[in-house]
Amino acid sequence: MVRKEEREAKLPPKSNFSEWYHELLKSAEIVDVRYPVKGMSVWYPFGFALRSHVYQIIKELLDVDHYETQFPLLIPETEFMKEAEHIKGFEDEVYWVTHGGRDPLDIKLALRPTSETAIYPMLRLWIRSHADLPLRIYQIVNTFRYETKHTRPLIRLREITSFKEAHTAHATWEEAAMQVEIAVQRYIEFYRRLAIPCLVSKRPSWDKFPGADYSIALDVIMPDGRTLQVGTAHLLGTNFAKTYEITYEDEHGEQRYVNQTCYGISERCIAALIAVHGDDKGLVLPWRVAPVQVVIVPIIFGEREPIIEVCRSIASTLAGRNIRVRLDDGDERPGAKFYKWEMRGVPVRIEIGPRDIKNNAVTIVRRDGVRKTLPMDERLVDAILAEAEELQSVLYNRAKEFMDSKIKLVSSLDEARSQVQSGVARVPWCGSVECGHALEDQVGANLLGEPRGDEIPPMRCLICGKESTGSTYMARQY
RNA sequence: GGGGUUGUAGGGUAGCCUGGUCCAUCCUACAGCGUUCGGGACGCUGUGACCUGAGUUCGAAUCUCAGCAACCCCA
Repeated sequence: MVRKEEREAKLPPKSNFSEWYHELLKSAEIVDVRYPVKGMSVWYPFGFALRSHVYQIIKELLDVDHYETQFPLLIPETEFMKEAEHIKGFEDEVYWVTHGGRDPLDIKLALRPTSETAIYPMLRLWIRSHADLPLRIYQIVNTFRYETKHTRPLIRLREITSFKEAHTAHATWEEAAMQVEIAVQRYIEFYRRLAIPCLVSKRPSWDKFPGADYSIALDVIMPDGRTLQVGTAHLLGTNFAKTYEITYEDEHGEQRYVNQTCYGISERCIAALIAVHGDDKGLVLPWRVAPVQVVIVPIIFGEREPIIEVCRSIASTLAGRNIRVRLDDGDERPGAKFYKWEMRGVPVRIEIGPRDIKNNAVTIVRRDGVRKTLPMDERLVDAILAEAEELQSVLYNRAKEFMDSKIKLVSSLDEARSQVQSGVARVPWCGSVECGHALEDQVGANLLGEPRGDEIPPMRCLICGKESTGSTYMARQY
């Protein structure tokens, strides 16, 4: 009896989020954390396939008006050290290459912690006239940061393996600001396709990107109520343009500085995907990004071949419609296969046994638990695609409901302190830097920033007591 | 940044103090064969390890030093 319970408790319950997360990364074969360098882990092939499908969405969203490109990993110290504020933000986290073979380098090379200082010297050469603007490029690369805090797979890494960073240049500050807005909308859409709702807020001035005028961030509320920053968009204005002398000649023949933006998403989006949708049985993946979208499990009684034959035929029909289908004809028992593919988040399972063949039907089970019998004929593929779509909205609605339940408008410091223990507090705030710092100190959580769009009724700032319609999200952050 | 604990097969443990008796052991691991198969099957036969490096020693999983890594606590 004990043995059976142990077997079923392979994954800790999701309510124990930290252990659940780590165990799931291994059991579902996302990343292997055993690589012997702190803060660096290995993508399993299954995890990498998931990564590829997710990043394909970002690419589609950006390729409309961005060009993909690739810049070098190494940045000469002389370029890296040009922008004072930017350096201050990153210098404690930079890995340096100091030698070539046995010879010390004359000029040290930084492993990019982000690529502004690699890209902008080149933009100076690329941009000559107003006809070159706007310029929008992005790259998906690894970046390195010598994190001193506790590292966490996919969340806080020393090598970020999948940093999608976009960089744009515009004629005016207003155009650049508009681009930031467009970027935020694209990111919201990206997460919507992953069935993940986000909080969007303007980061407080002391938490903006080093060298930016302002930063907009997207946060996801994790199962334990802490938030994960999963995307940022920064308005750089002319700060970097002045440092790197990126100018264009306008219609009147005058040289002007470009106005820039940059915005990024990392593999934290995979962490969010796992954390938001996963359950006690493992991953739950939206159809669009699932490495295996349909698994077929044959139920064999007596003769094997006739059943396998039907399975093969259905598999090839599905594959013919570009569905990522896997026929699991291994010799494990069906139950073991069910658990295995549920762990990997497969959205739709098809079971085919003698009973189904006799009824000319198949049994399907959706990853959210819905079980149906579908006719085994030419309508099958469309019926499955319809289930996939329904699963998508079930996932989004479930996630949205959870997120909303974790946010609460508070009217006292005590209430804020207690709310951030398990969720996000929306806190009345006059907007001043002093009151902001005081809030962080007294509540014991960080300011995410002003929620965009909707205002609260006038309330008193919890620190200075001034009446204001301003507010901020506060949360404990990953 | 400071302190502590730990590192044994795919995973979990014992052994370490007191060096040799060690072919250690369990499993949800792996391989082969057979019987099975509508929610984690069973039998049999096998496989596989002492974190890395240096030192002490006739002899090191065990002792010493260094490195790397993990976990915990404090700032």
